[in-house]
Amino acid sequence: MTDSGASRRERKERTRQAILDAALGIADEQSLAALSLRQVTREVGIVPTAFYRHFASIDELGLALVDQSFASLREMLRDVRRSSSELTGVIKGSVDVLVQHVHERREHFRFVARERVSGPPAVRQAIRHELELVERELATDLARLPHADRWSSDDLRIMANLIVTLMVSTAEAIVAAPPERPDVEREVVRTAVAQLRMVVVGALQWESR
Amino acid sequence: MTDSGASRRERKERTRQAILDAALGIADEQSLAALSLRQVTREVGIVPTAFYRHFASIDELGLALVDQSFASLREMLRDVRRSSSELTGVIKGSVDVLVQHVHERREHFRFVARERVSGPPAVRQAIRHELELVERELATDLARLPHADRWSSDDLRIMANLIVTLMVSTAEAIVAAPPERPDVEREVVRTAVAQLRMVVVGALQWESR
DNA sequence: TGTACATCAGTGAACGCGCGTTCACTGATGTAC
DNA sequence: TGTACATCAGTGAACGCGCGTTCACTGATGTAC
Repeated sequence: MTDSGASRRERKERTRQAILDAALGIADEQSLAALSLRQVTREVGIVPTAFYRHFASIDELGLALVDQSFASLREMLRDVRRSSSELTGVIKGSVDVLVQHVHERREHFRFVARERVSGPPAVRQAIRHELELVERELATDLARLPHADRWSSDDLRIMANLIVTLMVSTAEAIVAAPPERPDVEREVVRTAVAQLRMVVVGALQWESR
Repeated sequence: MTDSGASRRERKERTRQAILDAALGIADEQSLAALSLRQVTREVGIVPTAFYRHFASIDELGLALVDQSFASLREMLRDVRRSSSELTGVIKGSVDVLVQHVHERREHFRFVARERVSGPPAVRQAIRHELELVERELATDLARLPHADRWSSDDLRIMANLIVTLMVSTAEAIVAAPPERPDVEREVVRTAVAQLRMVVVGALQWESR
């Protein structure tokens, strides 16, 4: 051990985080289901059996990754809220914040995008739950908008769901775009902004139906 | 062999299809990446090595599954087009056709939904390509609508992409809903219909911007 | 401050298992004459 | 129609490999006195 000077607790926590980072890096190229304990420990530089000092199973590791990934996502949402209080266009601003966060935490977003549909049931459920929370928060935000009285709470839920679906799909597209093709990404962003505008136009017109 | 009477060719084709069916059934519960050749051949009732008489690798099997799954999807799109020429609401009609097909070919839709984001690169790319084709076809359909002259070809592309995204997301939600909860599915359908209406309202208003 | 003991993160050997792939084979079906 | 040979879908033994998990262990860190 070269990191002498740290307490036993600190070292353990550091190893735990190294395991999480390694798993995230490996899951970037293959799914969590195909992730092996030995692969992870090899990457970290510990013996396979040491894994059990930190997690009871790969599934438990997966849930911890969901937690960390959604910490990123919630951080992003805070930024979106902050940006939308400024004067710049709310839609463009929100998408820009999304893009920026996807870049900064690319691995987290890739992980969530993938495991959302293909992960172990417990992981899938955890992600679905987190997205529902986001959706409900967004519905609350929408209810505070100037013309919100034209929308029923059901309308709000439906709009929030639509916007979250669009954002998830946009994040997926960014994450799937090859890094050497910034033009593809720019196109994805342009499309997302136009689509959100279209949805907003539809929502504002909604009462007249 | 009990299926005597068939030609060697016919028997081989039957085995090939049995392999595809078995793989699809297994991939319903776990991802293609985690699918083992031995698992599949065990299910079919042949010896592992016989697999190579039909496919060079699991990846090749995956691509064949994509082909068959998209045959289902294209069949669905034909039905959507047919239904929309009738007088019933185009939107409700299209969503109903989607739901019906997802039920009839549940395994195909589950497969596509999962492998779209988590499959082997070749499979992911094949699915992305197919979805792009669907998108382009939809854009062409939209261009034939009564008031289409208010939309640029870029607008059409963006709308088609938005609608396909929504439909994919809806199919994912239906496929993820537990079969014993028809109420969840009904809610998904109701939401999808409302969202599509909202999008259409936005699109029709689009020119005024 | 010094000592004796407890804790526990990480070690290393060992296990049984399912995997993909090789290879030489078998015997029913197909084909040429 | 009958015969002799070719084809080839499926067989079965064997291989080396990476896997998760068990177990008794080590030795540095922490704690009680």
